[in-house]
Amino acid sequence: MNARPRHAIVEAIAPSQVQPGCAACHFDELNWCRAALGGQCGQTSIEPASIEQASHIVPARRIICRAQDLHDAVPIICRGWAASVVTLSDGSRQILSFLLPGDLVSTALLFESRSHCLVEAITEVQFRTFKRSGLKATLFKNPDLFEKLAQAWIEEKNRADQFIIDLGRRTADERIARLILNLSERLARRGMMPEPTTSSVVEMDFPLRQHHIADATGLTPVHVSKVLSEFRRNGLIKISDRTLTVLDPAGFHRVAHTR
Amino acid sequence: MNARPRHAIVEAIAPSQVQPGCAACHFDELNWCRAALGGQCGQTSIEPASIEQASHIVPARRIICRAQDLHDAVPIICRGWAASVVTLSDGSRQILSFLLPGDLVSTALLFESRSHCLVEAITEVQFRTFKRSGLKATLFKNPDLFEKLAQAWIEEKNRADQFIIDLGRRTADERIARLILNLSERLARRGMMPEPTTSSVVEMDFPLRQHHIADATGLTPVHVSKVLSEFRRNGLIKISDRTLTVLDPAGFHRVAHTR
DNA sequence: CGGCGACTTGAAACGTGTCAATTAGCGTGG
DNA sequence: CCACGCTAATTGACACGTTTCAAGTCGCCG
Repeated sequence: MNARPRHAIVEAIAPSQVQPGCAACHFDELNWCRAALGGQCGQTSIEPASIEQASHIVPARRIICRAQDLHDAVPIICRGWAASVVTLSDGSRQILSFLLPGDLVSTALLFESRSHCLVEAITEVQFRTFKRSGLKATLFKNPDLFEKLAQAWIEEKNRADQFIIDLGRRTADERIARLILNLSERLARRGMMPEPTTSSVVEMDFPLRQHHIADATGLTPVHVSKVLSEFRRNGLIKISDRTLTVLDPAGFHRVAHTR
Repeated sequence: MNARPRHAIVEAIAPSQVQPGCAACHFDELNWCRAALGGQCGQTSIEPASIEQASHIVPARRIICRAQDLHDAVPIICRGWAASVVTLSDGSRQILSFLLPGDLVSTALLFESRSHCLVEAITEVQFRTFKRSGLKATLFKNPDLFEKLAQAWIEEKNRADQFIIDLGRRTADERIARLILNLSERLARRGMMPEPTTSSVVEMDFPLRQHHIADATGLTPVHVSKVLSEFRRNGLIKISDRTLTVLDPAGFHRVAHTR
């Protein structure tokens, strides 16, 4: 029961179907996804079947993983955008992080089975799940892999810390500008930014609704709209058709970093 | 050069000098501190000298570890309160977390040598440092220890996430009340709350200045003062002589959680 | 066509920040 | 012993940023 059939798979994914995000996927670096996809495993041989559990595709707005649920599977985003969300008793929501292709939903899930927050698809999302037990075993056999996981964990924590600073000490304009720039940097690192069109103008996929921005920045959707309008009026950015263009990168960075 | 003299020690600490925080110290659980202190090492034998590097005592307000500095030592708080602080270019500060006895300054320091933020003593602080290399080696030899480290890491991340929610979605009153309650819970878990005096009234050491509260909650010291005055006026709390008393726990929790 | 969700815009309300004046506490040095 | 300067905290008046409420547009889909 170790060699052949991978059945729990919801939608079959051909081994050759590597997503754009895979290029920068931590787990691709770790040879896990690639191994699970049937590619060569590098020096360390890992049996894919013992680790990969399933691959899923969910439509936008669907829940990927519920808060408080117990899972013995660890999900990794392969395609699309998602968000970790907490809902307060009064109905207001806070997005803790946006998940892009290549992201582990939460590194904490490697060591505990209970998710602390809801994970929600923003676009259509494809993700794979891996068996925690198999993943952990592999980790302990490979200090190199482990070291890379630690880096991912540290990065997750750094993003959280930056987020705290943004929410605690920055104005609405700064928060929104920084959110956009952070996302664009993360996309760029994954090789997911469209080719630069004209000099210095940055263009990116931007599937977020304004209420997502509001939930992430601790603002109201109304105010987000006003700030974005102001950005547009000042020729800093342009949004149309789920694509965001930074027309004046220098000026936009000034808004974002400023203070 | 491995066996005998531990010299880098700034102030000698007798092996028997176990601090109150040690009871709940993650590293005591892990048998490290206790091992380094000369106690028995449990089932897993660890050579203290290869791990402990030094013990230090610094006065209030002194810097324990600077941002961007490189260290091959990992500091753990043994006594007193400290804070991880980030200073922005405009001079405003954000406290990312308060460090209590038993806390690793940052679990990230186990895997990277660069600290991302300043760590500052609030009271007089005693801390020990341990060699990263030795600590990591020990970790890998002991899955049990490792599992506990993972728990500490997860808790650190959960606190950060809660912090994000507080800053993003809660009012000044809620933030301040929650900060106080969080600290009291953390102290209680360490057995560091003074004995309950009268029924239901909670009393705790509270060395924070109002500017610490302001830096942690993303508010101004002036506003913190107003909120605390209001709490006092409503008979919720009392602060005097670096001691905080929650006079009306039920009411105070209502203020904190409410919404 | 009607309905719905996403977004926009304006006016008013509210919470928090800023500025300024004042008090209390504390260690230092005359 | 008191005067001094320093930091921490308090309080009030006012300014500003953000929220709330409300009305309205636009595009999309049944």
